Amino acid sequence: MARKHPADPQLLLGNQICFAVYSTAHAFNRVYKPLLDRLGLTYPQYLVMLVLWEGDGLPVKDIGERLFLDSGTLTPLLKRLEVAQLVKRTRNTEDERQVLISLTPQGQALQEKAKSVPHAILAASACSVPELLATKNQLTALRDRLNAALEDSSAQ
Amino acid sequence: MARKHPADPQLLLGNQICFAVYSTAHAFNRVYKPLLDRLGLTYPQYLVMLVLWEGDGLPVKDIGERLFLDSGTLTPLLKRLEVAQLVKRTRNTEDERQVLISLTPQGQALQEKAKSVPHAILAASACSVPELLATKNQLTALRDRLNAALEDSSAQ
DNA sequence: CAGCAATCAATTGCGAACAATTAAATGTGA
DNA sequence: TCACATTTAATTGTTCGCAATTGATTGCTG
Repeated sequence: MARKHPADPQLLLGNQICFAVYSTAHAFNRVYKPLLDRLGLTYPQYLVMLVLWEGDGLPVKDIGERLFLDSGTLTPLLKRLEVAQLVKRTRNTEDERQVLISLTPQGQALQEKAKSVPHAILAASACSVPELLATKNQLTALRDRLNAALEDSSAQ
Repeated sequence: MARKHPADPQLLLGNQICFAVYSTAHAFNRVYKPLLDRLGLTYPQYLVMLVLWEGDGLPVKDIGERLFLDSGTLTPLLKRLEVAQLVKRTRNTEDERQVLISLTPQGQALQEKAKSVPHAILAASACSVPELLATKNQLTALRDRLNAALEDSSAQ
């Protein structure tokens, strides 16, 4: 069976930067899972909590801009956080279109339990801080260029 | 409202590198989308096709190992590719537990149309090939260490 | 060879992720 | 002011991604 097909090097899985990013994201997710299970959070929920721990009372849109997510993702996610009593969702009285997200006391308290997470991630990555820093900077630069390319193509 | 909470910058790197990977993966996905729409594929489906174009007639498990995905993800995805007449799914007569995935003529023909995709991605990334290569290698090394850490922790 | 463990795919249930649409509130220009 | 565009969330429908379970096949061990 197992037919071979002529290989265009650019179409080889191992040569694709995107697959490296994609598979690394999943690997991170799997490392985070047991850590976040103890907090009762998924990874995207954890990201939202990180944003709120930096300063809450934000409209959904602001959270979305920070995380590159839209309301179709955030609305149900935030409702789950509300059910878990970690956040409150209230209409902005000055602009009834906005829903402001703020932390409950439980949501604030969870920050303490979350403090051990980044260290555990660093340990699992088994990588020096400068090296990780370099990779992080390359990736954010790449992401910003990709998003810029999207802006351009959707502009007209 | 908008309370500020103090944060340790060094410790946050674990969070930051992961978010960089996570958000870059989504940015890539959004860039791929219009390109893959023309092929009638989603990004994960495209990955499966990349594997099969390198050599088909593989059991589901082998595809999963290449892509770090399990049958819960692959089974429905492969059924959609079958409905789209890009692949065939047949039980292995020598081991009836396995389902072998092979390309249909249409599936093979699609490789030709896919050849323009990597170049478009390269353009959107607005990045030199050696630079991308370096980032890719760092990421795959990081991914492999993360997966190794998972192996260790699940071993006992 | 009989019983039992291991392997493999499929299934179920839940939580993202996003496109496309809807609905309400706000802002703007004639 | 009134019509109309813009902004903001929510909703709907499709596809991933994974944990946990199921069912069938195979392999192994006594």
